[in-house]
Amino acid sequence: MRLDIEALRVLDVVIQEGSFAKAANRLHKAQSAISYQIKKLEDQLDVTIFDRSSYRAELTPKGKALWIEGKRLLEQAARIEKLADHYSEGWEPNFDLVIDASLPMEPVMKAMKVLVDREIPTKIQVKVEAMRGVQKRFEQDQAHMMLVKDYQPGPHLKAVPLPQITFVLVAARDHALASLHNIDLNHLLEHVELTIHDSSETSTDSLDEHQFGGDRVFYMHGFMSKKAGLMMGLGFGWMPDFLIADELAAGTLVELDYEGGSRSSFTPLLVYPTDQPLGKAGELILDEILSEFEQFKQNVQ
Amino acid sequence: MRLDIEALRVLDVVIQEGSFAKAANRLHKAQSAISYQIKKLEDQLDVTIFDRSSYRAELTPKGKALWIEGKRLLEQAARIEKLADHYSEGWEPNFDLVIDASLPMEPVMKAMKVLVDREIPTKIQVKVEAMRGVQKRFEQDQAHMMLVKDYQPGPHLKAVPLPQITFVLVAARDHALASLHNIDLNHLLEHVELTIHDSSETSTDSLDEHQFGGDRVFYMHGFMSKKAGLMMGLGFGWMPDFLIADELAAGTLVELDYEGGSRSSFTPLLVYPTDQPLGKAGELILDEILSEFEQFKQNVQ
DNA sequence: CCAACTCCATCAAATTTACTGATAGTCTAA
DNA sequence: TTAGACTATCAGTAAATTTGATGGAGTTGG
Repeated sequence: MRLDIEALRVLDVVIQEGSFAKAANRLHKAQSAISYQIKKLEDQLDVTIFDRSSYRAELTPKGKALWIEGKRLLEQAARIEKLADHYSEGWEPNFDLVIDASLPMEPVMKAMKVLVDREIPTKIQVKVEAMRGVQKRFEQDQAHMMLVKDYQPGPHLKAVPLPQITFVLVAARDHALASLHNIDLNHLLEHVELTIHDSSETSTDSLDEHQFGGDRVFYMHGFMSKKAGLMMGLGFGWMPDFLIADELAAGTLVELDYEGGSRSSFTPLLVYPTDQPLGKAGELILDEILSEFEQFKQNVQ
Repeated sequence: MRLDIEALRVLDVVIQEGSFAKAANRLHKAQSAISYQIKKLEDQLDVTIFDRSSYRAELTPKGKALWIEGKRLLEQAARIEKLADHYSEGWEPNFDLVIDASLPMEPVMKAMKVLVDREIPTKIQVKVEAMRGVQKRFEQDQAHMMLVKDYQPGPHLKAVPLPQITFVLVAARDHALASLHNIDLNHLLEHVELTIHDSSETSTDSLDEHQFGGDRVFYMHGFMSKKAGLMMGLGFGWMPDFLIADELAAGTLVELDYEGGSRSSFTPLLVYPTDQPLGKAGELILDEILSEFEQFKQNVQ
């Protein structure tokens, strides 16, 4: 027979109430049950917790030290029970969200902050991937939601559209392509293209729509470094309009006059499986991301 | 019926072993006992911990999250049992040591460091008081040991002597008293005396042996500030020789030619009650302080 | 100083909880 | 397809906890 929680609960109440009898009363138990539990605890731990030599049972220093540790255990027990309660109320234990690196992070982060501030019991994990890597990770990790530009539809996948995002094909002001007109694809391929590194291992299969497939392609690790590369005149590439609005206005980055079109718009999609209903956290995340994206779009335009 | 530790212990073993049957084997229990405990836990928490739809019982995400929290609880339970074991081995839950501020702190602190490094289970508390305040706090707090210059003997107090310490009556080089010879008490009383503030409230009764009782006495809060006051020429006062050895050698502080004697030696005493034997920590502290004081004395001389 | 009260320990009996051993149904692997 | 591994369930049993009663001891307030 080992240490059990009930005995610690009794100990705690006895100390709070000041006597075995009062504790028995508060716990709606017979006084002998309290004596039994305390005695059991003392036997188990082989420590004298109460000094019975005087009228009132007095807590010994060892008893007090054990009580303090015991309270910690009770707190942890309460935490576990509370966690289980949350689950019963419809909260998921955790929620994994995979997002496409080419999408703006700001609204996602704002949405996450709202969730964190609410101190919800669900542990949220956000994983950023690029291109094909997004859905790959979504499936591999059995994530609960993904935020993508595009996806391979499945029988149990539902997609919620977010406000449209526009990509612009740009280069630095002093880049060779900047001053040309009606550029054709071959012309483009003579120059270095900057693109985002695809974290999917099977990315050799096909090219992303925003990748031309020239000989010299520089893979960057994110849009911030891609933007830096563009600004340096390292090459040309597609950038979300909201990330380079200032530079386009200032003229430091120039929209290329590509014959295939220098703008490409798409609608980010919030995709999640329908075979299992979203929990409370999932619903909240869905709502928050939707709301934050709408706000974001408004701030940009 | 509430959450109990045993069920969490079983859960942990089941997950470690990978099946109910193996867990039963390891715990030397029937397999049905494992089923029973897990089912009980699930009923208590109202959470499906294992998914039995497939051949092997599979841990659900909620089950995993609860398991992780449960392990923390088990750790805390183990901590409590270990603590109780330590008590059974003779360790005290805590040890309060009161020391006289006029004694050198260095060897005490070194001794404490040794104890801390050993990671003993006893929580040690050191309280620094001055003069009568030392024994007062020792008695008030029912401390386990005090380190004093002098004490009021009692029926259940034992004192262990430490190496002798010497106090010197000094003033700054440019202080009026510094250049005088064969100074008498009245002469002394014309000047400001620096002394340590007595933390005992009943200190009005009598004067400490190292306090002359002149009209102008400055009470300092410790020897370091007292030394600073002496150096500034604020007044004269008694200082432990080991704290001003450098200044005496350099001549910035001067030993006064007081007719009552400019040096006063005493033997610090380690006092503790004999009605209850010292625990392991007490024995260790006794040994360490003794040893550190002997070392200290050697380093000074 | 006494009577009434509160404190806690202890005991037998009752109740609840935990476990065993057996059985059955399902799944896996050879 | 068969042997083996897996878990659920059930009845019976063992162990634990609780109750209610009792008693001794200390406290409190006339």
